[in-house]
Amino acid sequence: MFDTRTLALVNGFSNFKLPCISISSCSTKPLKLIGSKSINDIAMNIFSELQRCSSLITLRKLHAKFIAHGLKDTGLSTKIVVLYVSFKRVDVARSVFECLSNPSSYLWNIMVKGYATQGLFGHSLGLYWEMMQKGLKPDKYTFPFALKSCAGLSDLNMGKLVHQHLVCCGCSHDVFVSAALVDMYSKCGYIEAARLVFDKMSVRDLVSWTSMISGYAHNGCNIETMAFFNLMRDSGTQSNRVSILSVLLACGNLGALRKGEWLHNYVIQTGFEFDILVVTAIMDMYTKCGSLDLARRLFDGTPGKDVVCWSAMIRSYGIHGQGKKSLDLFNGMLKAKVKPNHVTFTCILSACSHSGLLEEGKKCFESMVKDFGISPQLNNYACMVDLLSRLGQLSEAEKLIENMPLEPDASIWGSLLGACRIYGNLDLAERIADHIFALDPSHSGYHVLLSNIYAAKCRWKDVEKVRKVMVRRGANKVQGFSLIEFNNVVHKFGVGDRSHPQSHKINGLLEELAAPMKRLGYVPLTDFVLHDIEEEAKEEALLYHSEKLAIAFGIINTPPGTSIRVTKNLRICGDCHNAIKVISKIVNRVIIVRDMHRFHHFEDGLCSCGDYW
DNA sequence: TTAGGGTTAG
Repeated sequence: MFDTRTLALVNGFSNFKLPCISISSCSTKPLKLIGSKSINDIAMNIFSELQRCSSLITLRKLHAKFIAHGLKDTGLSTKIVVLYVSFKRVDVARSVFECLSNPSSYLWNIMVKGYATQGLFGHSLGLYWEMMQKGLKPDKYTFPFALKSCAGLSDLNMGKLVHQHLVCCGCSHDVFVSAALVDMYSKCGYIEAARLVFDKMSVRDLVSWTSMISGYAHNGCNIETMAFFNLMRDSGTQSNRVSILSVLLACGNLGALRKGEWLHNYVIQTGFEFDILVVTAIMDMYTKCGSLDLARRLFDGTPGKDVVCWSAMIRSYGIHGQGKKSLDLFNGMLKAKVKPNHVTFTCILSACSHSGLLEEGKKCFESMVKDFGISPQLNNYACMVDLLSRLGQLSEAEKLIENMPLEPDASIWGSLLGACRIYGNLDLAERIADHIFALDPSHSGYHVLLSNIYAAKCRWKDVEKVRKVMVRRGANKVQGFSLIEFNNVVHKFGVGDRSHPQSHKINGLLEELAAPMKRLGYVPLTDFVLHDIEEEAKEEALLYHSEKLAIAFGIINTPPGTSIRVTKNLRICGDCHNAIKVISKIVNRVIIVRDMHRFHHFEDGLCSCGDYW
């Protein structure tokens, strides 16, 4: 049976008992007929006008009439509440609702829904609780919105509690409720529970499939997203824009260009090619797969571009290190009379940062408030800190953090720590590390960064100390891996990975390349090996980094002259950056590497980032 | 009366 067993699994209980909740029914109150015929006529007249009401102004007039004639607590109230909610005035709807002596379950549902759809999740759940306390039985119309609110708050505990309630109320087989459960668990990051609920569904409609696919995509389960998209199509369920958006996101994350091109074609066949959301997602996919040209071609051919579409294209140039083009596009956006938002400025400031455009970045940052009335948010400050610190203006960056009107988070200090590694500033690094670890003690990346800084100065005792602190704090180092698509399959390599069937050939090629690489001036950067081991062993450890393995796989399996595209989950390592430059020259290939922050296009011994990254 | 969605720093 689905109900209690799934719930027990989700909650990690071996035995699960249904909680007792008191439930009583409540019927919809009919329109109260008031003794005088004229009042009744007025009520009927208002009711028929409410039926036709299509604007907030008309509703306000009818509401005033309703109050003037003392018609409160009648069936008219229900209609007025519903209309206020539909006009997104849930606050006014609440005031009418509060005047009712015994609102129906239907109206409670409308209010729970009203708050949830307005993003007022706490209010929505507050009403949900109140409803339960009054002994009203939530039903299949209540639970999807109560669950949506739990998802909106990422409140897994509350979500589990609502799951228990809906099992008690006999709603666990409802297809809408189940889809909302899948969505709630995946938005709370508990994708395994989402899958358990999905697997137990006896009937799966389009929304249940898309909830699961979107859940996988937004939890970074890219392979599963693609697999589920195929399973959905195999089951005979027609895909829609939401499932297409999810699969495009996963495809971009994997850097799977061939699959992405197939999806673009699929979008054209299924008639979504003029949907601006889908177009933006395709552009983003092409960008992430390293094909800026295809993204731009699509952008140019799209009419009615909105702020999101423009911002996405601005970001595309930014992460490919073409900051000047981002700025040109920003001007084009203003000429097209599309108003930027704070995300647009995040994209443009980040683009300036990747290209080292200090003055341009400063101007944009100032014009946010001055010309557009947009107050900079944390992300915008983070970009400015990154821009300054990457250019070596560490004290100015520190000043900006100390004087910003918002509370800086660990990641803003983290940008400065990244620059301390580039400029070897150990004093500042040690000073700001305290801020960082106070704000985010278990972030593995900052520990690794600090450890890197010590390692570069051969402070091995401190490297060891940081490692011990990491273990104590449970900050596990994220394992690096690189992906490469070949023949519609994405191949994954970890550092020193020997599990691939072609491992022998791959390692052989890297060993073969070592001598010509050295002849072209490549010197292994052993600073990037974080262990106090012999230099020779360090060089060998560097040779089998995941990005080098993936590139060697690409060289072996693709025809001479074709580009090689690799995606890495962490930042590219400095030694690999040097190595790939010379490899691109030796094998005469364009090698495009996407790391967690940006793209590097290697060609003929050079990188598009100009070694500024 | 019921659901799922495109761009956001490092």
